[in-house]
Amino acid sequence: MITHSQPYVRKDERRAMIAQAARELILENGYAALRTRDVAARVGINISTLHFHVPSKTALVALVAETTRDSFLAMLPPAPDPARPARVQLRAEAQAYRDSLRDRPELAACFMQLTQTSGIEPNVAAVLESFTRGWCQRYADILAIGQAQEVFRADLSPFPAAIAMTGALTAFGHRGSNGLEMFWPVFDEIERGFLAAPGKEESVR
Amino acid sequence: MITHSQPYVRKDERRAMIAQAARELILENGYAALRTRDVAARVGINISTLHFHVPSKTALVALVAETTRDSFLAMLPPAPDPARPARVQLRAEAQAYRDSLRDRPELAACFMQLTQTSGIEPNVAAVLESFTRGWCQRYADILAIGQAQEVFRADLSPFPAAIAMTGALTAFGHRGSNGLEMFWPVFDEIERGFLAAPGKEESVR
DNA sequence: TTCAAAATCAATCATATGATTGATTCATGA
DNA sequence: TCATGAATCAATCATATGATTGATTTTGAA
Repeated sequence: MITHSQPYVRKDERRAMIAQAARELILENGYAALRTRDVAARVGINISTLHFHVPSKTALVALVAETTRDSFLAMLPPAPDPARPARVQLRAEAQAYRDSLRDRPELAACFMQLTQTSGIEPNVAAVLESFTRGWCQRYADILAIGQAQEVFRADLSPFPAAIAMTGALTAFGHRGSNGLEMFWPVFDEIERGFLAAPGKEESVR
Repeated sequence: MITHSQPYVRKDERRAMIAQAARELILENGYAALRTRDVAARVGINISTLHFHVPSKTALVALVAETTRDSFLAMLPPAPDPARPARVQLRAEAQAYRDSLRDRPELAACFMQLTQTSGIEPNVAAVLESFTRGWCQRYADILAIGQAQEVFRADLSPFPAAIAMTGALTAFGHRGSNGLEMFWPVFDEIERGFLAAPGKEESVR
């Protein structure tokens, strides 16, 4: 018989292990191929043990959504601050996201794939949408701060601009996307479009 | 007994009906919930008739990918033309995509969802990726044309800019996205960032 | 040490799901 | 007309899959 690598783990920790295994499987095979048996096997527990900790597949998906959101939130830089340079904050925001793509690729992948369930799992959709809205709002806030600092164009519309930035960066979270080598070129290009025309009494940085 | 609404249809037409039904179901329930039985039921045919026309689920997914690509290609405006105004061409490109989101929402939805199967269906991934690359290239070409016409910034990098534009617009193809009311504000905001500084002799070196 | 609660497992159930088989119905050219 | 192939269907198979049941092992407080 197989010796369990992690026997008799506390419920909270076991649930975290289950969520992580599910995220990895979603990253590797896609949400459509997610099977409760495969999750249990990756954790190294019996299928009924999985059901003891997470009662149903619906609950598993909800758990994955919530913990993915929490992991993303934990990686965010400090909240937008009118007292700090906007370009520094904007770049820090993008850097945190890029780091997550490099270090925790399963997070963005799960985020993408769980949108598949939007039509049939409203609670999951709510988790994802509220995070997306909050994430976009951070960019909008930074852009507005940058306008006050006269770093960004006065005619910039922060919210559409934030949707554009987050939408463009989100494309790098897809599985089929060609790596991250275009991440900063794309960011730089968008940011350049946001900058105020140089030459006045403006002070960069 | 149920009277069949479409009895004895030719193979090509039947395959087109099957592909369309599959697309609609993917739009409604997500790729993960796609079942061959449901596709057959929506077409109004027996499950074995579906297998007669499309031998396996893998073949069905490939069919959906190819016909979705073809439908998208059919909606594209004329190819980029150095002789025509770049901003007009750029807007026409976005307009065609926006029209597709309004009139054929299942196309973008399928594109999204099938992209997520990249890891396990390489042939499908190839179809989608080649289209994505071609689509992005059209934007890059238009942007380069616009630079030659001195409509867009001389320091614009067409390819990163094209990735940014297509990535931002792609976000509107998601199911959970908040409708299309922000489509043109987002497009306008990005385009504004691409424009050359207005008329006054901005070539101050 | 004891024992109740927590955690785990083997076995199994009920249904879902992709696919097949063989008969049947329709279309069409000779 | 009628023979042939194309298209369709009812019935069924083999396996996958989410979930349950009841027994077993471990933990930790008294």
